[in-house]
Amino acid sequence: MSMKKDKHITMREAKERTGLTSRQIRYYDEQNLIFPARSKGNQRLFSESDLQRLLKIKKLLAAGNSIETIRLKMKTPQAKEIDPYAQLSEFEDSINDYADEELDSLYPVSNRFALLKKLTFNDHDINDQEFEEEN
DNA sequence: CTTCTGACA
DNA sequence: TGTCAGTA
Repeated sequence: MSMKKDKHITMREAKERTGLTSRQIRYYDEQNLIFPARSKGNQRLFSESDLQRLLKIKKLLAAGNSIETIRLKMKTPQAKEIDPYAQLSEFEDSINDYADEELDSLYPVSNRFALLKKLTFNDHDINDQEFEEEN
C-alpha cells in the first residue's frame, strides 16, 4: 500500500505556496536549509516536507533568527526520522510558535497550543490568587 | 516561457 | 536580495 505520493513540486509552485522569491529559495537551498531533489535537467524538485521547511524558515527568519541558528534548530530530515527526541523537540517548538498568539476566550479552542501554554503559564498565578483568597 | 548558476550597482 | 547574463 503506497503512502502519500511524493508529487514533485516545481519552483513556481514553491514560490506561490511560500510567498518567497526564487532567489530566497535558492539561497536557503545553498545554505543547506532544504534538500530538494533534482530532475534530469537539474531543476529543483521540492517535496511536501521541503515546502513545510520553507514556511518554517520564513517564520524563524521573520522572528529574527540567523541562517546559522535556523540550520541548527531544524536539523536534517534524516535526523528527525532517527532521533525520537527530535520529534519531541519539534513539538515543543510548535507550542512556542503558536502560543504567542492572542487567546481572547477559551471557547474558540481552535488554538490548542495557545490554550495549553496559557494554562501552564497561569498555573502558579492562579494558585497564588486562590491562596490569598483562602487566607 | 521558466529555471539554473554565478556575479555584482 | 534584486537583477542581469547565458544556458538548458
